[in-house]
Order: sequence, then structure tokens, then C-alpha cells
Amino acid sequence: MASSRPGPNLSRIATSLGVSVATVSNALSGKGRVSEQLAEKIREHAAELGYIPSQAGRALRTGRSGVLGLVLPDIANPLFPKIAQAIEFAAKSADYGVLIADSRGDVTAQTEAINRLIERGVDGMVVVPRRATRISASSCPVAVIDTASTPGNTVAADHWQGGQQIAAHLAGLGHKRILIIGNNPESNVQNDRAGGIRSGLAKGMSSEMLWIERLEQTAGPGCRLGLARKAAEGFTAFAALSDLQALRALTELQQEGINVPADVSVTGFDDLIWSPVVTPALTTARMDMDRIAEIAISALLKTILESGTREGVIVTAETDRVPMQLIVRQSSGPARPAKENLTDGELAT
Amino acid sequence: MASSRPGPNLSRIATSLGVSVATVSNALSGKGRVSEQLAEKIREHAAELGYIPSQAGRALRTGRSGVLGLVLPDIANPLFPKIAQAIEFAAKSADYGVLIADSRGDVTAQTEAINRLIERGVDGMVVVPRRATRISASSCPVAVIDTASTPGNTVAADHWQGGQQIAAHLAGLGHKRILIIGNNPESNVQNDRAGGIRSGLAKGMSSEMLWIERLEQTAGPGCRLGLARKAAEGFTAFAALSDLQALRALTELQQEGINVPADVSVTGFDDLIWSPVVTPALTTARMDMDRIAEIAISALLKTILESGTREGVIVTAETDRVPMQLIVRQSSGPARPAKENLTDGELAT
DNA sequence: CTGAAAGCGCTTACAG
DNA sequence: CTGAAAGCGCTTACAG
Repeated sequence: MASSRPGPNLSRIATSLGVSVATVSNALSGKGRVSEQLAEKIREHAAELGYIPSQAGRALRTGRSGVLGLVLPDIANPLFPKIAQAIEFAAKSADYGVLIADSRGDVTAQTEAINRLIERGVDGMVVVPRRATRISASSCPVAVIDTASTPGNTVAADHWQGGQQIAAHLAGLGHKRILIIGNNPESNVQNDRAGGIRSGLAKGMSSEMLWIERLEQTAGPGCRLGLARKAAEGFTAFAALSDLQALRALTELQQEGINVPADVSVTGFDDLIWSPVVTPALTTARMDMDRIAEIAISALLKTILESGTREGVIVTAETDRVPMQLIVRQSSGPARPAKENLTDGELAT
Repeated sequence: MASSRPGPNLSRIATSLGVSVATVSNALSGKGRVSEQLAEKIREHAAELGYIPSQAGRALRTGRSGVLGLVLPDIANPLFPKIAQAIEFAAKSADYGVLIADSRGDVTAQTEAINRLIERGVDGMVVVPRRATRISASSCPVAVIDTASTPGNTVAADHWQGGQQIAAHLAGLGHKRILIIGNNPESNVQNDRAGGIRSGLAKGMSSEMLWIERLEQTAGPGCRLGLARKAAEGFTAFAALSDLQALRALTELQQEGINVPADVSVTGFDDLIWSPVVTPALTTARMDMDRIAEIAISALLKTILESGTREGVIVTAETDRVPMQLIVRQSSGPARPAKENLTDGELAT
């Protein structure tokens, strides 16, 4: 005997009302082949009994589970909450559930995570791929969120444009020498952001790149980044490619007795949870995750609903990049006149 | 016509092998009522065809979906990644999927989230409740992760003991006056942590409580916490009840030119992503989320597998509190001799 | 050891 | 407008 569900089913409603299950089904689904009078009576009775449709029955019959998968490279990434929240919200609005899968670890784990979701019968999935992973079409529609310059990307923040906004902001404040601080040189997202910054520098501005992972390979994990020296060399702006790196830079500078933003400016990306909380609050460029999620989900659902059979395709959206928004807070300010000028100023006093 | 699934089903394997579906089912489920020889042949053929069992069919027949729900008060909470990762891992190990539900917003949203999961047919769920929410038994087993002093809690970190560890650590470093920094006075977790700290203070130590939310009600959100003044008053240790508050304290102190840990110590809770990254790295007390998740999931599954019918109960575990682990990093150090003593010392020189 | 059959709850052509 | 029937894919008593 199958373990029985607690609540009533269509058949119980039907017999108790003296009608057929087909009619009850039609009435509740509102497909309209039932007289409004009867339909109303059925809906009322169903509500009264606390009827909850069986997803299993429906899924078996329709071939659709009503569930989407969300594959993340590493849930521990602080970006995850925003993504998950946005995806869950977009899915919920379309009456879909979201099954999470973490592919922490290598690419193999990512493939396994995807397979597990398929075994669970998801109708489609949203994948935020690991660095440099190419998502191959599997056996359900897939939306990829990475960066527009990654082939096969469905939709993402316009990281390049975000970088340009940071550059324009720093240019406007009079900064000349920018240290760009990234974590991993293989990240498409970070490279796009860095490229955007460089491309947005005004005349007379220059930049240098610092990859933390490379530094740590020689100096050990958790090492100082040597930012005080960089400041002494004349860098006045530290543009991190993520708020986590920005936080690292900010606290290192503060610890070295360098005042932010009086002495130097620090900026980040992503507007993570702590950005408005630290002192000074972080200037950062924020992704519009709600919009990205909305686009990804609607592209996904369009494909799911159109294709009768469950084809494995990477879906595309009309808009594949969503502008980032610059959020100016206290961690960035006007560039102090460089040493030489300061001297001039003092002479002039 | 129901939209057909792409892959083969039991019936296809059966006919292609000239046996019955029942035998194929038995062979694949390994229930052993099939000769090993035939079973092997069937397994081989199934693998060859790339057979993936239909969750829908199985769920409809067995009354179990193989999916658990995870209800979070607010996915944006930085603790979420750790919880989600741990729960997903524990569930995956038991061959269950995890459906997420965010109850951001009020208590109503939490109830709705729970209902939505039930409609999706979860076999059980893990709930991390909103502050001061009492989870009432719904129509499936529920495991609650909050704090041991919350009635109806299934399992949680021993926040009180975590607080005691922090207190012992600060006592050992010679600190006398501790400022405990919390966010919300209604949080059970924060109250337990604060209580633990107070109860763990050694002779001659004293503490004062600072609730940020209260301060912000008058001084506005994002206001300074006035920690420099507290330091001047003689507080040498700032024990935040979460790493987010610890980060806020740390950066405010640094901005005010107070050196951590040379002048004062800062500690946090939860070992969040940035704790090892900031300078100085944060001393913190970490929850063993893996163990908590394991206990919650296994208690949940035990109830699910035992109860034939899907009763709505809050499950209990033998162990309801898991010790926290103190992680000592550079943000805490020996208390500097207080002013009076310093003078003595100078006289003695 | 193996198979025929029932049935989980639903939706959807089809017939009336 | 309403109903009888088939069937989605699976598991599980039951019979042989």
C-alpha cells in the first residue's frame, strides 16, 4: 500500500459533490469548460476541504515538475544570497520551486550537480558556472549567468560597463594612478571588470593590476598586499574587483594608518552585505540581480513552455547584459593633491 | 498526450529484455527478489540506455517526493551560505534534494513559504525561524534550527557556550571591561551569546551591552557606535555578537585611529567569509554547521521514514546543542595595562 | 525466482 | 456543459 497523503484528492471532492473528477479538475484549473455556477461550488468545496493538488500526480501526467534547479559554483561565495534570493523570487512569481545544487570543488562536481538536478526532474535550470567552465547542453533547458563575454551566456550584469563607471567616478574625483585589485586572473567576470576600468580611464590616468592569488602563491595566504607602499608610490585609488577584496584593502590600509578616503580612495563591486556597514562605507558597483534573475527565468520558462519535449539547450534572452549601478559612499573621495603639489601649497601659505 | 520524457522507462527496458517491469524494478532497486544473474543483465542494460528513474512516478506511487524544504528568515543574511551548503550536503548524502524558500519580510511570509513547500510536496523541512517566531506543526515533519533556549528547537549551536568561550578568551588576555555589541535585543541567538559572555566573565571583569538597533533608532542608520569614547572610558575589548557587527566595530575603531589589537581587542561570532580576510583577521566563535545540519537532517529523515503518514511534528534529536569552536586570530590580543598601571610602570622604570 | 495486475492523483482527448 | 476512460512511470502485494 502506498503511504497515503493526508489531504483530500480530486476523487474525494468529486464523489462528495456527485460530479466527475474530470469536472473537478477542469473547474479548479479554470480551463473554463465548466459552468461558472458549478465551478464556483467546486472551488468552494475544495477550499473547505483544504485541497492541495498533488504535484506528483500532476508531474507524472504532464511531464513537468514545476521545479527549476539553481547550480552555484560555491554557495560560500558571498554573492550567493543575492542570486538565490533573486532567482527564488522570480521563480516563485511564476509558480516554480527552486532546487539548489552546490558544485563546490572541481568541474566534476558541477557536472554531478547538474545530473542530480536532472534526475530530480527539474524542468530547467539556472547555472552560475565555475571559472572557465563551458556548460554543455544537457537534457533540459539551461540559463547561464556569467558575463556577456563568456560564450553561451544567457544574461549577466554588464561587468565591463560597471568597470567603466568605477573609472569615471575615480576620474571625476581627480585620481591619476589606480591600483586594480583582483583575486583570480582566470575569472571572466573579474577580467571584464578590470578591462572596463582600464577602458574608462581618462587622459593622464594610469592603472596597475594586482592579482591576490598570484601574490599569495609566493607570500602565503592571508599575506599583506603591500598597499601602504603602493600609496607611498603615488597610487591614490584602489579599485577592487569585488567587495571582499575591497574590504581586505580597506582594512589593510587602515591598519597601516592610512586614512580612507582622506589619503586614498577604495572602491569595490557587488554591494555585498557589509558594504554599507563598514567605516567608511564602501563605494561599489551593484548588479541588478532582480532584473538578471527575471530575464533568466523568463527566458528559461519561455523555452520550457514552447518546447514540447525536454530539449537540452542553452536559452537566450533579448537582453544579455544588464547595466550595473554605481553606489557612491564614503570610501571614495577627491584625490589629495600629490606630494609635489602639497609642497607648493605649503609654500604658498 | 502527455509530453513525453526523453529517456527510456522501466517498460522500455523490460520489453527490450523480454522480462516484466516488476522484475526490472526489483532488479534496479536491489531488493533482491531477482537472480543475481538477471539483475546484473538488467542493470547493465539500464545503464546502457541511460535510464533515469522518474521521480514523479516514484513519488506518486510511494507518496514521498525525495525533497526537503529549507526555510530561511532572510537569504540575505550572511549566515545563509553556510547553512544552505551544510543542509544541501547532508541532504544530498541521504539522496534528498533541497528546495529553498525565503521568508524575507514578516511572519506572514514565513507561513506562506512553508505552505508553498508543502504544496510542492516536500517530505519534511528545515526551518531557521525569524526572531521570536514559534513554528507550529504543519503537515510534514519539521526540524527547527535556532537556539537551544527557544522552545521547540531541534538542534542548534550552543550559543551560550560560545559566549563563554569568548569570555574565557578575553579573560585570559587580561581584559577587564568588555563592551558587548549586539544588533537586535529580540534575537534569541544574540541574547544567548550575550548571556554566555556575561556568565563567563572572571572575577573583576565587567561588561556593558550596546544594541545597535536601539542606537540607530535615535542616531539614524549607519551611525557611528561611539566606540572611540568607550575605549577612552576604559573598555579594552569589544565582543560583537556577530561578525557583521564585529566588522563594523573594527573599521570604526581603525578609522578613529585606534589600533586593533594593540589598543583594544575585537571579537565576533560565526566565522563569516571575511573574518580571515580583514586586517587584523577576526577572532570569532564558529558554529559547526556541518554537524548541526547532519543532526537536523538525520532527525528529520528518521521521522519521515518511521511515520507512515505525513504527520506534522517538530522533530527532536538526542543532541540539541552543538559546541561552538573558538578561532583565535589577530584581532584579539593581551589587554594593555590600564592607564593607572602604565603610570606605575613608568615610575618604576 | 518471475510476472500480471492494481493503483498512487492527475489531465486530457474523446464521447455524449 | 459534463463524464467515462486512458495513461503518465513507478512499486508492491499477490499469485504462480
